[in-house]
Amino acid sequence: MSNKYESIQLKNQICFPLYAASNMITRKYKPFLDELDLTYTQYIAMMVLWEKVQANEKLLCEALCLKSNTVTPLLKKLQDKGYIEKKKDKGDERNLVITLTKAGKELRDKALRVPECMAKEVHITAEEAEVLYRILYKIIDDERMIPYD
Amino acid sequence: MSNKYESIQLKNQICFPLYAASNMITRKYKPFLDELDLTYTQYIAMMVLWEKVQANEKLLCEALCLKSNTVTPLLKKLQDKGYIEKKKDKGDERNLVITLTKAGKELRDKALRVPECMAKEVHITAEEAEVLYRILYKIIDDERMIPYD
DNA sequence: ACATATTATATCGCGTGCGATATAGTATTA
DNA sequence: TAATACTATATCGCACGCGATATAATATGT
Repeated sequence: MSNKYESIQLKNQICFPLYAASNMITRKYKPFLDELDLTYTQYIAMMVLWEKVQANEKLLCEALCLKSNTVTPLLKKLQDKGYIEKKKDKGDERNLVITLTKAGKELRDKALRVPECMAKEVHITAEEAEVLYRILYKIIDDERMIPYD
Repeated sequence: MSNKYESIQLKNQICFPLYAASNMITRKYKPFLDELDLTYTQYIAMMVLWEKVQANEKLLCEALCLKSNTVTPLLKKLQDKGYIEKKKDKGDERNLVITLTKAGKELRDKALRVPECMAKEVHITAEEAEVLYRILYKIIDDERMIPYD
């Protein structure tokens, strides 16, 4: 049974279920997020903005573990939808001060529905969710604060 | 401390670490997969083909939890790179029989290096990997064999 | 047999995600 | 203060990943 190629069998990868589950969850969000006129990535960006009230692009990149080449067009779309505004920081003109519009702030209450709906879609126990959460953050945090390079 | 909006704080989502960790892992694979001239998605597709030897597009879609609109162009790229060949099935002309070329078969041995390199990149214990694996597959399998609709 | 349904694959348009690179503004340092 | 380094944001091109839809081949039902 044991063979040379076991290590590159799909069923022996940890990366694949991570990838597949992530795709699946994003797909499940879609119908609920459609009602807010948000994509999944736009939704998690709005989460950060709802909490911070004011932010810049760098903060968003770090919070979402994304690069500027993903976040720049994302912010453009949120602006086009009328949820955010971008201004240059008076103190440091490189900085992009991002603020929520009235519509952007109002969206927060509508969004409260989303986690309720999603809870019914993903069938894992509270304990499993906690364990999952802890291990995933171990992977993320390990990478986030890379000291070398 | 407890507020109305806790449920839509980024730190309280299970979807986000899943999404971020998946992105990160894919990013970590890149330098190793570059040596095989494969992207991450092409890599997991090749894993299936190395095992099955012969397959069709539908089988790949199911194995990778992807839709034909992702897999069709993927296969075109693998064909352009000379790793696979596509022919119509004589018995059922709708079927696309996918076979590995010589180069595609040879790539398998080069790929053995990849999991070794990746093991050094992701710092979780064997137990954590096992738990993660089990929970993620619970999410995936729950979705895969959806009976209604 | 023939209209209808089903199946496998393909196409279209959009929004990511990324590495690489460019640009503009600020800080540093000689 | 003038060259240099650094920082925040933006641009480019490529490869997904998706819902919606199209097309061609096979299966089904009357």
